[in-house]
Amino acid sequence: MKPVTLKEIAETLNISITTVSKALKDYPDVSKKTRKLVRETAAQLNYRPNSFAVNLRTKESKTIGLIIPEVVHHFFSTVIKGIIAQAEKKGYFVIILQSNESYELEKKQIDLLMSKHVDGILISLANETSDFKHITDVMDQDKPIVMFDKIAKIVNCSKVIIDDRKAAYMATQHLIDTGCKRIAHFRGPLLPQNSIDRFLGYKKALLDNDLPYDSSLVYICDCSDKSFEEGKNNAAQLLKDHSDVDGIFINTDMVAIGAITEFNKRGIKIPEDISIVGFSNWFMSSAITPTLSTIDQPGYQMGKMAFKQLYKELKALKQQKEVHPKIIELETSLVKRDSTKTLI
Amino acid sequence: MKPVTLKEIAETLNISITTVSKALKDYPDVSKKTRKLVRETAAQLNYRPNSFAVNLRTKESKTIGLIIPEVVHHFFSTVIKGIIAQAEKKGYFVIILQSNESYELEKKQIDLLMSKHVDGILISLANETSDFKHITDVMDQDKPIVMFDKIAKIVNCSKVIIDDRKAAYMATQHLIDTGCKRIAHFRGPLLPQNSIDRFLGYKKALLDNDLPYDSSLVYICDCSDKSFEEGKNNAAQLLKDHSDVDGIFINTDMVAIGAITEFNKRGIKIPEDISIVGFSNWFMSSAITPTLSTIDQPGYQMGKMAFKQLYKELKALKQQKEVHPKIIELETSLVKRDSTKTLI
DNA sequence: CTGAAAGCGCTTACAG
DNA sequence: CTGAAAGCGCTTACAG
Repeated sequence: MKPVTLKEIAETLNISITTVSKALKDYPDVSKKTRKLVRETAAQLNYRPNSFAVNLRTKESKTIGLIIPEVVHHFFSTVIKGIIAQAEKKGYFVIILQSNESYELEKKQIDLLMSKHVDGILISLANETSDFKHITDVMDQDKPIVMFDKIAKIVNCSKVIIDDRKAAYMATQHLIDTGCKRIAHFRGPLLPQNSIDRFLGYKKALLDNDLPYDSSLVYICDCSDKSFEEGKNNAAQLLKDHSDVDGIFINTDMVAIGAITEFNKRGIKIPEDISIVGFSNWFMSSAITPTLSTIDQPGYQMGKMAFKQLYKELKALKQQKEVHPKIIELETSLVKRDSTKTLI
Repeated sequence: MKPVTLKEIAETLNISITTVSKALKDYPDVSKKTRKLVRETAAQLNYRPNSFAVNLRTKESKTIGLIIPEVVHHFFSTVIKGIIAQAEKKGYFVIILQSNESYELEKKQIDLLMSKHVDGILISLANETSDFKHITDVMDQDKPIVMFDKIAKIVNCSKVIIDDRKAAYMATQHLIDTGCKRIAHFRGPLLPQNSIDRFLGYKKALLDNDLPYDSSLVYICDCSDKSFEEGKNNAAQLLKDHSDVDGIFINTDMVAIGAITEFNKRGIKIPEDISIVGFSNWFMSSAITPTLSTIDQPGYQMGKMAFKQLYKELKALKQQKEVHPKIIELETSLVKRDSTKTLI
C-alpha cells in the first residue's frame, strides 16, 4: 500500500497540488468550501504528510538529539523522562545516544547528530571530556545546544544545573550540625565539574566551621556501573585507614548505599558510629536500612527545563533573533533521614 | 555558515553533481583520479550529505521508533541500552517515546512514529493495552514491528521474550524445594501477558507438587512507580490475612524489596519465617539485607536481540523478500541468595 | 568514464 | 481565490 500524497488528493478533486497544500495548512487564501473538501478527502484517504519532504523544504526535522553518559542510571532516566515528556508537548522527537562516559564516543555521537541534522542537541558531558571543541563546533554552526547536569563552565551555551557546591556545603554542614567532627568525603572522578564542586562545597563547609581539611579523608570513586561496589570498597578501606571518622559525605546515593551495606555487614552502627549523607535522593535511599539522608536533586525538572530552554533557542533562531545563553539553576534541598541524627 | 552541498563541490571542481555524488558513494564508474579529488575536496569543505534529501530519495531514515511503558525503570533502561548499542552498530538512530502504561498514549505514539516515517518500530506494550488494531495497522503498512517483554500472543509479529511461565515455575519450585508449604504470590496487573504467565507458572508448580492452590494467597500490584510501596503494603496485608504463609514468589524485585523492607521492620525473619523469591535480578537484590533470591532476566540481551530482529526484517523488506515473524526466547536462570534457604 | 535530466513530495513566492 | 513553477539536495537510470 503506497502512501497517499498531495498529488493524489489533488487528482481526486481535480484541483492543484498548491491549493491542496494550502488548504491543509489553513492558509487564509483558500475558500471555505475547498478547504472542507480537501480536509475530508485527506482524512478519507488517510493522508499523512511525507515528513522527509517536509524536512527538506523547511530544513527542520522536529527532532533533537540527546547525549547521555549512561542510560542505565536512575537520575539520568528521570532526566530523560522529563525531556521526552516536554518534547512531546511541543511536537518534537528525541533521539538518544549514549557516550559511555567516553570522550571519543561523545565526539562521534555529536558528529552523528550533526549529520542527521537534528534541530538541536541536549548533552550531559562524559566524565572524560576535558576538551570542548566538538561542542563549540556545534555552536559555530548555529545549532542550539543546551548542557545539563554535567556541564563545562568554559563553554558559552545555555545550561541547566544545580548549585553543587552549595548543596554539598549543605550536606556537610548537616553532618557538622549533628555532631560530626571528622568527616570523610567519597568524591566522584576528577574531571566533571559537578564532582569538583561537590568536593569544594565539602571543603568549604569544613573550613567555615574550623574543622581541618585532611586530603587523606577524600576517597575517589568512578561512579560507573560499579558504584555500589565502590561504595563497599571505599567503606572498607576507610575503616582500615581512619577508624576515627564519624561522618561521610558521599557523592551519590548509589555509592552511599554500597557503603551502608558494608557498614551494616561489619556491625558499624549508622548513625551512632558513622553518619552518612548521600546525594541525589534516589528512591532506594528511603528503602535502605537505615534510611539515607541525602540531597534532593530534581532530575525530571532538569530534563524539562533543558528542553524548554532548547525550544526557546530553536524558536529564536527561526525568527532570526539573537540567542543569549542562559544558566538555569534549580533548587536542591536536604532530606534528613535516619543515617544522620544528633546524638545526645 | 551554510552547509556545503554536492553542487558546491561540483562547482569547485568544475565537474557535474552526478559525478560528485557517484565518487562519494564509491560507484565503480568513476576514475580514480576524480574520486580522489572529490573526496579530498569534500573533506576539506567538511561536506555532510543532507540527510533530509537522502531520506526523501531513498525513502528510509535509518531511524526506528521505540515505545516503552516507563523509562524510569531499571529493567527497561537496560533494554534501551541494548537497543541503542546495537542500533548504533548498524547506523540506526532510535527515537524513544513513553506510553506511561496507557493504551491511548500508546496509540498516539504509534501514530506519531508512523507520521515521522520511521523505518521500523520496537514496542513493549502498556499494561492497559488489550486491543491491538494500532499494532496490526502498522504491520498492514509493511512497517516492521518487533515486540519485546510485554507482548501480545495474538499479534503475528516477531517477538523477543522470556518464558515467564517456566521462570515462575522455577522460582516457585525453589521455594518448595527449600521447604515452603504455603506459598503466596504477589502478582502484576491482570492484563499483561507476562504477569499472567508468571502467575500460571506459580500455580502449576504448586499443583505439580500437590500443594493446594489458594486464590486468597494471590495479591495484585500495579508495578507502577509505586512498586516499592506496594511491596510494603502487600507484605503488611499478608501478615494480617495469612500468618501461616512461609514463602512468597513476587512478580518483580522492586516489589520484593518493598516486602523485605516491611518484614525487616516488623522483625519477621527472612528466610526463617518467610522465604522470598523475586523476579528480574535487579542489582539492588544483591544489596538488600538479606540478599534476594530471584530470576535473572536478560534485559540488555533482550534489547539487543529485538533490534537485531528488526534489522533483519528491515533488510528483508528492502530486498522485497518475505518476512516470517520469529519468536526469540531468551534463557532465564534462578539466582539463589539469602532470602531462601533450606532450614534443617 | 562523465553528465543532463528526472524525480522523491513538499512549500511558497508570484502571477493571474 | 486558484495554480504554474521553482526549488530544497540528493540518487540513479540513461545517453553519450
